Amino acid sequence: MSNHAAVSAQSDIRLGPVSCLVLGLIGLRGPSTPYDLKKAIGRSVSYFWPFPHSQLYGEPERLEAAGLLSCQTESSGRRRKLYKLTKKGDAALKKWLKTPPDTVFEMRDIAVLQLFFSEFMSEEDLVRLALSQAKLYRERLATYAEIEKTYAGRMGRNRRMASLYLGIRMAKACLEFWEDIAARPPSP
Amino acid sequence: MSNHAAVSAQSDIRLGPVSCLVLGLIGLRGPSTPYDLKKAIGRSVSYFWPFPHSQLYGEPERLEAAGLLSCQTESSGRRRKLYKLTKKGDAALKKWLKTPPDTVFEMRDIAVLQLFFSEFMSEEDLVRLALSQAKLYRERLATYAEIEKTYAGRMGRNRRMASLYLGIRMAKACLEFWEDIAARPPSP
DNA sequence: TTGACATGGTCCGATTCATACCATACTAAA
DNA sequence: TTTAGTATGGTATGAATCGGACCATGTCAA
Repeated sequence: MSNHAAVSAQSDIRLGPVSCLVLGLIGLRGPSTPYDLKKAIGRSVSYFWPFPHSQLYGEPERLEAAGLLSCQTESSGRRRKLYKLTKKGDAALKKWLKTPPDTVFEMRDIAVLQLFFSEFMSEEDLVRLALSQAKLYRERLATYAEIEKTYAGRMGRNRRMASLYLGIRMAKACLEFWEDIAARPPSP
Repeated sequence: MSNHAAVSAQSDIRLGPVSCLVLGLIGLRGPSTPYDLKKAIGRSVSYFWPFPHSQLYGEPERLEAAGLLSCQTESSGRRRKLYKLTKKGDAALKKWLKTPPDTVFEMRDIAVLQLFFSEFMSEEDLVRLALSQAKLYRERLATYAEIEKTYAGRMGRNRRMASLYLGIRMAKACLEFWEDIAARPPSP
């Protein structure tokens, strides 16, 4: 990704999407520990911006160093750090949100990559691929359905849920796509 | 991405998606220079597996070191390297193609990320975002249409084109999505 | 003959990745 | 009351990827 919409704080730190994601999440949830974020992310944001949890520990530190988050270490019980937005962090988040990106979605899909090279594949293997993908999408749609139930009806009319809604539409499109391939495998 | 479908050559080199992509492309096109690949990629593969061209120079080298590609340097005129698949490379490619990935598509979308955090945004800014995204998708669909024209009708029935077809469907879904948001902005 | 443009390639610091591992608390059976 | 299992919380790190700036060579037109 080119660096669309990268916003720089006064202190010159570079704010990538991951930084903004952390900022935004803390903004939505209020003061949070990295582990809180890790849990919160699992079935929401990570569907349209995947990244490993280890970044949830390093990134806030950077942000704190830049004065966008403040951190208070809890001494009782397990050691853990509670981060909250500073004025500056709040401003940076809002500034970022005011800058529409000049890019569209990016997708990475190994199965589609294989399809692209499927001239080297037997029809049988191609069908196997399509079937296995279809199965995975059915599973994913099932977990989406779970989530959807929780928000019955408000999906799509609520801003935060709208994001997930797009994910569902995409997954549906993919499911249809692979089912079609499985049913009528295109010739090489 | 977890390392689904990473295939390891006899020589123990790790083959990520990018490696397989290079292998596959050379398989499809025959002997190629990095620059050939760069050009070839522009309007096809990079839509479902984006990466910077600089990798097209480093990756083949790794692959050559592992014996999957052979390289012959052209001496006349501009210096350039012509890579071709070795037996071993061909086998690795086919092996990879026989292993369906256990993951589905991944999407990264900054605009959707912003939408997710749009509780901190005015309705006006949200509409601006939606409009700007819709415009970008219209442009992308236009370039897809160009490509589609070249393959009139065979789109979707030909394996390689099927991959692109999915990209188009996704882009259409996104366009509708953002147009809908622009027309009826959801409440926070 | 020069200088603009397309072609072809390299480099490198900064991010981001996957993943394995460490550590602390809680709980419930032995 | 040990202990062993499980969930919680966190760290470390080498490798892969990223974006882009920049270099170099050829070609063609004025």
